[in-house]
Amino acid sequence: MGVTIHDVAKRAGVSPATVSRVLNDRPGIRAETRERVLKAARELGYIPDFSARSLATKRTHTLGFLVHARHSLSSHSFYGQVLAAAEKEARQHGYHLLFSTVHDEAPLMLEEQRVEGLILAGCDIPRALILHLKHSGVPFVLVDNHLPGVNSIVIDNEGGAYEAVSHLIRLGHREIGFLCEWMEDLSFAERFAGYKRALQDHGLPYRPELVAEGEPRTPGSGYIAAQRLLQKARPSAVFVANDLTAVEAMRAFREAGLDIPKDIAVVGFDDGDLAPVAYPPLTTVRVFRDALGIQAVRRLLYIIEHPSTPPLQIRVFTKLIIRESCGTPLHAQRPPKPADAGA
Amino acid sequence: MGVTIHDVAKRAGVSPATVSRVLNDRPGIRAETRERVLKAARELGYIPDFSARSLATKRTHTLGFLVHARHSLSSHSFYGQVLAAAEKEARQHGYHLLFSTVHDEAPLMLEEQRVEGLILAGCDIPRALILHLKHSGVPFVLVDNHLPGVNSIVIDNEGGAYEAVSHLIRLGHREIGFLCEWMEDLSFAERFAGYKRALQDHGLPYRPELVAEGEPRTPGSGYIAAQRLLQKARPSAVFVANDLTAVEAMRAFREAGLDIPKDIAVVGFDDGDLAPVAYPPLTTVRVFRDALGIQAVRRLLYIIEHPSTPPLQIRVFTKLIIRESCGTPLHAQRPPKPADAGA
DNA sequence: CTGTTAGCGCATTCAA
DNA sequence: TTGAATGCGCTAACAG
Repeated sequence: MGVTIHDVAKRAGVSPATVSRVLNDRPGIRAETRERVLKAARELGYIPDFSARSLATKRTHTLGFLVHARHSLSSHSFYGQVLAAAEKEARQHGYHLLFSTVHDEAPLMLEEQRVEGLILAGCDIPRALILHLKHSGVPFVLVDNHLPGVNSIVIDNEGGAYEAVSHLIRLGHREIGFLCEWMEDLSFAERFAGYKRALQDHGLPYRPELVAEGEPRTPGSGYIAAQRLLQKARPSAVFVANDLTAVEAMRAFREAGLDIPKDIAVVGFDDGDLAPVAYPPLTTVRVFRDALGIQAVRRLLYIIEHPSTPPLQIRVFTKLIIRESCGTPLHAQRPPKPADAGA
Repeated sequence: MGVTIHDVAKRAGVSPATVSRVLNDRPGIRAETRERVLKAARELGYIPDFSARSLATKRTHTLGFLVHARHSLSSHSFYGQVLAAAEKEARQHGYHLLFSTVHDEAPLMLEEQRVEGLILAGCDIPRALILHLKHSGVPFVLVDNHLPGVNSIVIDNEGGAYEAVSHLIRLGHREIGFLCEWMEDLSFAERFAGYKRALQDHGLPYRPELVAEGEPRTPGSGYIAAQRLLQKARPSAVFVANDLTAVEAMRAFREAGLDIPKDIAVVGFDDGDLAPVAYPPLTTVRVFRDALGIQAVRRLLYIIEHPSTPPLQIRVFTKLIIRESCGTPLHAQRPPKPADAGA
């Protein structure tokens, strides 16, 4: 422990500077010398000291990965996978990932010069922080979030929702509800937009009584949203803005005596761990978490190398995964205009 | 950007060394000087450079957090929460967390001297790696895993399982099955041991035909395990070694025409996101993920400060969370010795 | 109590 | 093509 560039130099019979050159692939080294240095380094098990190199080069080969503290709790499985994918991609480029939950102030890791750039995951990163970062010129990219003029990797929320709702329409549904935890969330708002556009494109009216929210960030929010919906209307299908909310809503539907998908079809969004094991298995929109993580790292590294590159928004498309909760075409099983079904 | 200790020194009218002393709370500084330096530092917005400090002190104030790559996939929500809790705890002690998936070789972050110690989460960390680390004297602690003579934070798998099975027995069950993905997993093996001890302590025989495994690390492993069980026996209750497997098993039971919990009671283990939204809501053993993360960090920091402290195993107890999948006492609803129920 | 000197390990001038 | 000297920003040993 502690073999330095000097040790290698001595063993190879050259100067430390030469060793440094060889190890950094600098030009102007005789092939023979090069081999000798490499051999010595290998034999000694030399590994460059990270701090020393950082100090000399001003580069840490480290990226910060930040998520909002709230997400550590519930839907962390989502960002956990993004994180894991990002780490893998970063490692392949010789980078490491410093993980942190985000707070209101500028991240310390940045000011201490620990990281060369930041990945900010989730749409509840404080706006002020993002603007501060943008202003200060630090390389960073948003994931599952966006802002004009800022680099971001986004989910095709609108398109995914559109596809999901279109599928329900194709199955014969005409009264399709929309459920979410709360509309303030950027992702949910975009999914809501996709829902409305799908209705419109298929000539169906948008009816506010088919839309319900739960309580922001409350466990069982989907359960509440579903109950609220049932008090106003009795759609034959609902599109729910995320899987967890969908599963909670299904519970409320069952308790109201409705069978899924016979009495009410359900489609979610995310396709996380939950969806395949839900009862019934949830038809949902798959979000490619790995792609989010990989693209975020690639984009960030590119920005670091090319600081003046104009900001980009990269959209990761989704895929509708059909399971059982959305049922089959309605034609055979019920009349075109159902009045009132269960309870 | 780039205000150094020299700038602060000049502004305060002292030497850089004095600034360093003040900033590091070294004794032997006149109060007045101290104030002057602090003021200058504040006014200049001075923040110490991480690399320079690390190089001089050989301390990075960084901990590595490693999980096996496999866990990034499925049960990551589990380690994600451990990670988030660990990060929070670390931050409160002025430490950062470097996240990585683990591979066979010694982690690069260690050899580059990036981290002062390691947290290894999960019981599928290569044995050879652990032994290598132990041999090389690096401070590290295992989470949800253990080995003789090695610092670890463990879940009370045996006790949690014992409590779960005892509860089923108290409810009147006499034929209780055990299901898991595979026995090779250390955690599952311990939960199995708890299952057997509970049977024994309550005077019930251990019957191998009531035990079934699925396929290692296969999606739907619990489904398979449940099917295998049903071909051999028809217990009135099952204890399943983790929630995901339990939920999959419940699906198989339902498809076999069994009602949960009426025909078969189910208890899981983990109490992750899945349990409360499962159908029916899953009775399970809660694992306190936050505690695992917090204790891991505290223990690791202690080891770093006191290298010769003898290794410890810290056991985090569990808590049985009763929901609906385990049902109510049997007395009222069925005869003491049921022969064969559904099918 | 405080300033001066000397590295930490590496990369990068400038000479040779 | 290579070596010697210098500095990155900070801490620590030694004076004073």
